[in-house]
This record gives sequence, C-alpha cells and structure tokens, in this order.
Amino acid sequence: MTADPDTGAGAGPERGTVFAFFNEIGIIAQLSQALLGKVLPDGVHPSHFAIMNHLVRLGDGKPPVRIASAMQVTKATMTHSLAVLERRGLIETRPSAEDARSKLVYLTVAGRSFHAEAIAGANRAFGRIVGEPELQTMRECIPALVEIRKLLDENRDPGE
Amino acid sequence: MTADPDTGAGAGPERGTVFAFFNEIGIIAQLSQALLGKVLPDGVHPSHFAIMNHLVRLGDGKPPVRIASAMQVTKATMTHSLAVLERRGLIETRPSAEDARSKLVYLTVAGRSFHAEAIAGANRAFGRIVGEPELQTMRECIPALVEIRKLLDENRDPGE
DNA sequence: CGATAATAGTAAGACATCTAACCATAGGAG
DNA sequence: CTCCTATGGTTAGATGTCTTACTATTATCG
Repeated sequence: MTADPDTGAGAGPERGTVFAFFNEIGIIAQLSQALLGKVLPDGVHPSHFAIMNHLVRLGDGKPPVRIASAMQVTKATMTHSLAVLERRGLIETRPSAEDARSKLVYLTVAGRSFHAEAIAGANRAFGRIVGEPELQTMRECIPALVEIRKLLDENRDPGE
Repeated sequence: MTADPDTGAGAGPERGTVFAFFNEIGIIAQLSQALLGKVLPDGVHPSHFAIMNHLVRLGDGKPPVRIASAMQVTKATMTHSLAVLERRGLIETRPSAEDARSKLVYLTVAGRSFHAEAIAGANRAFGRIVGEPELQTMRECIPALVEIRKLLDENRDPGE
C-alpha cells in the first residue's frame, strides 16, 4: 500500500527506490529554489546567486569556463549570466595575464555585500519554515546526499 | 575544517546545515535530470516526461490546471507543454462535460508505450551507475526527504 | 435574475538555458 | 617553423518557463 502516491514508490522492487529518491529530490530542489527566488531582488535569478555564492565560497579570479563547469551549465550560459551580473555591478572581469583567450572573474565590493544580504534573507526565509526537528533530519541526511552527489558527479559526461 | 568545500558547510553554526542540505539537493537534482534527459528521445524534455509519468501513476483524465499544480508550474507553462505532447501524439485532450471552460487530458496508446520505454531506459541508465550500497543509502534517506518535501510543500505560496 | 468575483485556458513578451557554429589563442607533431 | 587539434569565449536561434493581460465560463451574492 502506497501511503503517499507522490513518492512514486511501488513502481518496482528495487528500481522504485531510485525513482522515488530522485523524485523527492527534484521536488525539494524546485520548492527550495522557488523560495530562494522570492528572497532575491527583481532581476536576480537563483542561478545568478549560485554563481555569486560559488565565488564567495571557493574564491574568485577564475575563468568563466571553470565556473561553468562547477555550476554544470554550458559556456554560453555562463557568458550570459556573467553579462547580467556585470551589468549589475556585482562582478567584474579582467583579461588573464597568462592566457590571452581567457578572462578572470572577480567579485566587486557591491557583489560581496549583495551576497551577504541575500544569504541573510535566505536564512530568514528558511528559518521561518524549518524548525529544529527538520534541522536534525537534514543534518543526518547530508552524508547520504554527499555520497549520491559524488556518485553522480563522477559519472557525468565530461563537457557538461 | 571543511573537508569538502562543495558542501557549503561551515558558513554558520546551524544555518550552514540548511544551506548545505539544499545545496546538495540542488546539485543532485540537476545531475539526475541531465542523466534522464539523455535517455529521452530528441525533443522530449524531462519536464514532459514528468507530466507523462504523473498521468501514468496518478491517472489521466484530469484538467491541465490540476496537472500544473501537481508539477508546480504555471498554467501557461502547462498549456505549452501539453501542446508539445499532443503534437507528438503522446496525449490527447477532450473538452470536459461538466465544465465548459475546461479540457481533460488523456494518455494515448503511444503515450503509454513511450512512457514504459522511457522508464526502462532510465532504469538502465541509473542502474549502470547506482550500485547496491547506494541503493541502500537512498532507501534510508527517502523518509527524511519526504519529511522535508512535505514541509516545503505545506509552506509554499498558493498559486504556484 | 443580474452584477461581481473566481476559475480554466490562452497569448504575448521576457529571460535562462541549450545546441551549433564561429573566432581567437595555445599547445603539439611533423 | 607550420599545421592541426584543443581550449576559452561569443553569437544566433530554439525551447522551456515565468509574468501579465485577456477571453470565456462558472459561482456567489445582493
């Protein structure tokens, strides 16, 4: 008996597990991204925030192609997103000294403070919803997620 | 010491947990969707498959607005997606008998066999990557995911 | 009953993303 | 050194999704 039809469980003996797992993952990702989107000012997409977040956490001064690879989007998409962020003054790009083909992406002061405010806003938004018991659930769940994420990451096509 | 910088842990005492959790979720969702996309024939988007899957699992003969709500997309998006699926002969729509404003969406025979093949292809693709230990990890993780998914689902804005 | 609000679906325009094609530079093989 | 391939970045066109505005029908309320 499938108590909750949304889980997709019951479709098969073992395969149903994989299906149900990714199904839940997909829904959570969509809902959390929608929540994040509401916190961001108009014209800043969650994916733009993800780029900022990456630069703050792992350091800036990297070429677009490396950011694209980390974010799992194409070079063309990164070109577009960086143009948006640069127009907004949140990042700046300078030519690379070692490779004339390449640019390097840097956060501006405005970009860093924008990121800090967005983080604060997101924490307020999620804090309004996520209580201590769910926090505990998440904490216990993270190692498993990391394991699966690494598994998929190792098996993804190069160039994506 | 943040062993894995990708987790985003270490950004705060408790808040980092929420952040790391949703970060992993987002990455897994993206990678798994990319994997699914490779299995589908050209021109069929993962979101289209999700609609088919919904209709197979929870039954067809429903109006677009209900499918849109279940898939968490807008009515306009559903109009577009259903047009694609109908052009491909995977679904068909008939006017509702009870409500003259409304249509009802039905799977065609071609649609059902398409779905079955897609499921089989997805299982092959995931089976090539996911082994027994990860399957076990997923199994243990699902209840937690369901809990978080329901939490977010209950707290989302109506009309999305 | 008749006016107003709510709901189902669509259309138009914007934006993010993708693929395919292109240019410029780098790096190797001969 | 020269040619060929690989790599970083951009451009153009297609597709998916969103918001806003609109039409048609239904429901509610006076």
